[in-house]
Amino acid sequence: MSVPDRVVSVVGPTASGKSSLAVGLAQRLGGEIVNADSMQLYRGMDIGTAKPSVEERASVPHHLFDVLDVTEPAAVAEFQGQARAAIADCLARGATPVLVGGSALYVRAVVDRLDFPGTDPQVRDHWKAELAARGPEALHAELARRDPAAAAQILPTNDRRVVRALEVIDLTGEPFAATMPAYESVFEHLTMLGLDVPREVLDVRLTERVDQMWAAGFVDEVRALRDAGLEDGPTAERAIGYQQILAFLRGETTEAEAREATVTGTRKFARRQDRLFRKDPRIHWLPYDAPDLVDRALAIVVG
RNA sequence: GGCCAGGUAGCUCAGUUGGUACGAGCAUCCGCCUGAAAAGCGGAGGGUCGCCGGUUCGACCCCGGCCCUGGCCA
Repeated sequence: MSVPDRVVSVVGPTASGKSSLAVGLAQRLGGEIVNADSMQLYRGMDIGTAKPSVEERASVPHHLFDVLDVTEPAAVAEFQGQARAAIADCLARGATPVLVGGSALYVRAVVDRLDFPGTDPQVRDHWKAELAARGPEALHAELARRDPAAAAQILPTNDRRVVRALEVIDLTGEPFAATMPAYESVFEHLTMLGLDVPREVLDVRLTERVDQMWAAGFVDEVRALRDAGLEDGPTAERAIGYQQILAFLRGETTEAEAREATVTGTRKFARRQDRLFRKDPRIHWLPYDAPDLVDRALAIVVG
């Protein structure tokens, strides 16, 4: 009944109830939570990321929350190593790791055979400068010369991917893998669970959630983080809600506009997450509102 | 009651001196994503141009009437 190297993952769009299902599962399995949410990595981003409450985090061990300062960049490759280490650590102690989060790439980076080729700020800056000097078309043409296959996969208008591809080619001397790998897990006994929420229901929940965030002092949280350097980091300041409130604090929009934009931004994000996770054939979908949700999830995990 | 402005895509609006609406932004739906994935890039659907009648070979654009919205005046 107890599989020594069992790994569980809980995914789904934002506001689908991942955290509470994960905690429920961890309690029943003797497990521990490993975060796979790119924004919950940041210290101080609590209200706006709907980070698990203090009580929830006290009930079972939680890993990889609050590990970054808002001024630091987040990077999948680094996260991949930390998350895999956390999982290995849980398994070594006989605990079942429960990987939870809505950042699809982060989940796949942990669970799939995905290797990141490294990075070099100087090389990247060089190509960024080339982009600025020569323009996106010319840079894409350059990529087409060096790596026709990658160029065919990457649209000329997608500056970021073109730059990264050239960076990787410089670094490795090999072609850039411009497509995502197959859905093949690195873990022998992995169970992926997805929370299924009808869109109409999700839209209502998202709106309510943003209302709750505002009532809980979201604006004050952002103001404090801004004073702590939120605008100096490349990643955290782009989080939904945070970027809108920062714009409001700069006087660029009204608070009402910031709030409205947070709702629509969150909705857009949730749809993107949902579409992304739906493609993963490994995921077992469960209705978010099933009264016996944890039991059903458990049944699938224990199988 | 009178005058003025306006009624065009779900929303906010562009537009045609009368010849099948180049529409735009946002929203919606979908695709891509390998060191910013709460980020980035792309595609698609959607309109009997307020209603009725007239003029015309032809009207969303002209004329008449009506309805609705906003403002001003009584």
